[in-house]
Amino acid sequence: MGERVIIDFETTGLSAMQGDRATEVAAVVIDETGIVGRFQSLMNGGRRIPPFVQDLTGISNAMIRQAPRAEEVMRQLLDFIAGRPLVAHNAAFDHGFLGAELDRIGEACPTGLLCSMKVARRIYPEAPNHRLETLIRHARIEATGQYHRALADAEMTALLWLRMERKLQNDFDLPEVSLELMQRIQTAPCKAVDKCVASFKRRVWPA
DNA sequence: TGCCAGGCCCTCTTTAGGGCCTT
Repeated sequence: MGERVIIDFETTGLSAMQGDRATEVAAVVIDETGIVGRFQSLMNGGRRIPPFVQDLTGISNAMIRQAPRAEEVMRQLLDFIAGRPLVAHNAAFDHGFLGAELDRIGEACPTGLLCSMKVARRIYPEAPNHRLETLIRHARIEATGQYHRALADAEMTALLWLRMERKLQNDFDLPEVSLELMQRIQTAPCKAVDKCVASFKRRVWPA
């Protein structure tokens, strides 16, 4: 499998559609060897961060006032992504902010984001829940930093993604795990993952 | 502190409701 980029946004709230803005973004590149590239920046979108979210993330309005403009950061992010496939934890959330911020600078939003939460619900159905923090503990991955900061969350999502790929490869004795297989898994019925992988394996590597 | 949204997923479902997950 080639390189993939894991992205994570911190924001002023939950809804880009209702005017919330990104406050920080991070992206990490992975290949079969692990994390091979990192991008992180605070970003100023001109919207105040509510106290609850400041407490959650540790990102204050003072920090944002000194940050580069959102438009500038999004152009840097696009350059960093460079057209590679994207992954995020609860991808619908990050995709919403990615699209909204790119729309503000007249750029098209990449499509087809893969979702580590959807895949995790199928690979680790026994986990207590499927929050990033819980999955990191469940998969016995060492935390790389403070949760709810973009770079740490992107790094930990990356390590979780790599771990899930490896688990699939081992559990199903696959020569490799492709993006197409991950895409199929995340849309398969939760109780039919084994059937989905077996069908894929028969088609791609016929006996 | 937890609501705000939206899509997914499960079930005591499908003519629906509620929990999960992201900030």
